[in-house]
Amino acid sequence: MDLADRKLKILQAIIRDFITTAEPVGSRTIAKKYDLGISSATIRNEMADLEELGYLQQPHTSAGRIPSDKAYRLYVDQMMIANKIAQIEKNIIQNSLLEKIGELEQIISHTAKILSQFTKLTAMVLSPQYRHSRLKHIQLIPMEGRRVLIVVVLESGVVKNAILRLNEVLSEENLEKVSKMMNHRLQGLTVADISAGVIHGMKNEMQMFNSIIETIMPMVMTTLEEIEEVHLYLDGLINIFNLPEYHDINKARDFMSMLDQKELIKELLLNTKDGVNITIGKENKHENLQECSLITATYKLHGKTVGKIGVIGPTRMDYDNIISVVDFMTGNLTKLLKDYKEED
Amino acid sequence: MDLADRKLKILQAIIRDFITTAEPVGSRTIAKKYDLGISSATIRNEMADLEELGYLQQPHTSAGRIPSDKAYRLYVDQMMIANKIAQIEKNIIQNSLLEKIGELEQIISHTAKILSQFTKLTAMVLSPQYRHSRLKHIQLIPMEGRRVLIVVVLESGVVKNAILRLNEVLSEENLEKVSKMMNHRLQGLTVADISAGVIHGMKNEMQMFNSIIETIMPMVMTTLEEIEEVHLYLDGLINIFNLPEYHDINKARDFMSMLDQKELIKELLLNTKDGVNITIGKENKHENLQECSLITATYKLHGKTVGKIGVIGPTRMDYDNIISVVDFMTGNLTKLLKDYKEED
DNA sequence: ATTAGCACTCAACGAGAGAGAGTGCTAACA
DNA sequence: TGTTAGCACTCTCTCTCGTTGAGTGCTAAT
Repeated sequence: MDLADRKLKILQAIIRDFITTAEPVGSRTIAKKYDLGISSATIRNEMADLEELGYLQQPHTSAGRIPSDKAYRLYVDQMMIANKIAQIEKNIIQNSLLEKIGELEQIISHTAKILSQFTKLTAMVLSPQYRHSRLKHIQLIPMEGRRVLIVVVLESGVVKNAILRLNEVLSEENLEKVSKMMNHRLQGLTVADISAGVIHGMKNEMQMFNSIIETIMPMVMTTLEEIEEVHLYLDGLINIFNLPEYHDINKARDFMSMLDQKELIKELLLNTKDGVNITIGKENKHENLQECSLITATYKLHGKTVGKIGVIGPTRMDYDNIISVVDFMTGNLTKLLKDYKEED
Repeated sequence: MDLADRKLKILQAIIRDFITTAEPVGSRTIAKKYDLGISSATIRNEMADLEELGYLQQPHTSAGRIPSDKAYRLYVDQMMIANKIAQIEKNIIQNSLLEKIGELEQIISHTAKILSQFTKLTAMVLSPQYRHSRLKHIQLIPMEGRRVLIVVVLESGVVKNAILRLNEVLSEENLEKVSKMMNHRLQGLTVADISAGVIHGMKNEMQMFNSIIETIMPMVMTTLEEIEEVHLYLDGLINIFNLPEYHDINKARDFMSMLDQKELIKELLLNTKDGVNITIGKENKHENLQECSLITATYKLHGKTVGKIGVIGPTRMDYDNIISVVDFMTGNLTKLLKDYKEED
């Protein structure tokens, strides 16, 4: 499967050229622009070989050649220079990220924005996946009338709250009691653990507050379920308008429609392995992605819970650069979240 | 300024035709399709008059005519039939809205989705504007170590929380004390009211907890400020791909870029008057909107706080229908939020 | 006042010519 | 035997130009 050194060099030159120009590459272009020390005729012969081997394709007889998915795969696996981003660029990214420290979701959406700015492609970021979050603390706070503010804190540090209206007025004292009991019974449980049995046990312990327990528990369950849901942030959708492959309105529409199917994209991202993933063209199972490449990576929060970030663009993308940026951004995001959440 | 009845009828026919076909309308088309009982030659004469009066435009000599902004304005003000939506459609909208009851922000974003679906245009929804929200309740809840969960409740019913790390460990008892004092001092204040003097007063009252007050207060301020921020939800961006006016990739790009400037859109929506607003073409001050029309409306929450919903599309839009849908949706949303927030 | 008729205008479409980029093949060369 | 110069060939792209057709404005008849 090893290609002769010269073939590799030619292929590399073609890929590089096509990535920047988006035009089929001819033998003369290679001979002139890239100093390989061989004539265009020789390159022509090699190109014919490379086409036979499946690395190149010809849109039509009298056109130059374009790389196939197979060629990009070879490029990414063997020919790419691990393009370390310049320190200056690193600083810029870092500073942009730090610029908007706020709530977690704000950081995430801002990450998507920066990622799309630096790759000039469409960025996707998935919020952390709190699978099987355990309950850490429930607090009931009396408000006016029969209203109660309920605050649910999870081990992962996420807090949610809601205002409930009870069927009866409850003294602050009694509310405290119920609160204590609930904490005792529910601490450490996940949504899956909270069976009818558990609720039954609670009711037995405090028979006089049955109706209150019945009002509060669904809210607790919903909260746990809501937190397990991941959110998808997209940015830089309009970047594709600058790419010649999307100058056809139908292509642009199809691309946007695909990204509109958020559930599909979520699944796509969730099904990637840890670390940096590169999926090129037809390697994607989904039909509308066959002309796209995906670069995804995993960031961490609390060691356990993870989120995904990724970039999507045409197979003709600047892999060196984009992979570096995605890689650097995940590292940075992980670090940022660590500082942010685990201050002591 | 009154146009002869016949001129009005012809103009109406031209507008209706152009709205559905997007093609310049010729005199013969009007004579054939719309039963006005006059010949195409007569219509031709009238059309020449209408052009002179500024209601029609000719892309080029041998083409039909298209309505001007002035014509649409006349249409909207005088010729439109208040197209009551069919009960069936009302039911569908109502059911779709009820389908996703959840948190406020969820309802809002879902509203945007439905609005874009029913208008086949791009929908914009602004979350309620809690201007000058007053503080109602602050609660400090001890967590492990030096961490404290702080919950801020506003009069408008919004709740926010965050986890803070204090500089020292505080007993539950002391935390309670600080909490009580803060409630007493801050209740009913807005972010503008909380001056250095107020904070100074708090510090004087409880000198031993100065550093704690200093840690907590910025968070309270931030919370108040954050809540005052409105959020913009867009949906149906890809709908414009189905409109012939955006088959040109540059037009589509410009449109999307404009909607990408969220701050601009927010301002645009905030600057509308109460009730239904219609802005046609050049009536819009913003340059990129000169070929678009905007239909916006106001929904209410708690009587006072308000949010905006709107639709944006080409000046050639089905005003009758879209205005009805926007109008119906605001009414519905206001009602839905009333049921949702003020249950007792 | 309305309408039929007609000359005129102009975008849109399609055919055809020419240019240009690129190829594959052949023959000469080191 | 591998490399290269040369050349005929292919095919897209662009430009031009005539044709078509929709639509107009004007005039003269009703």
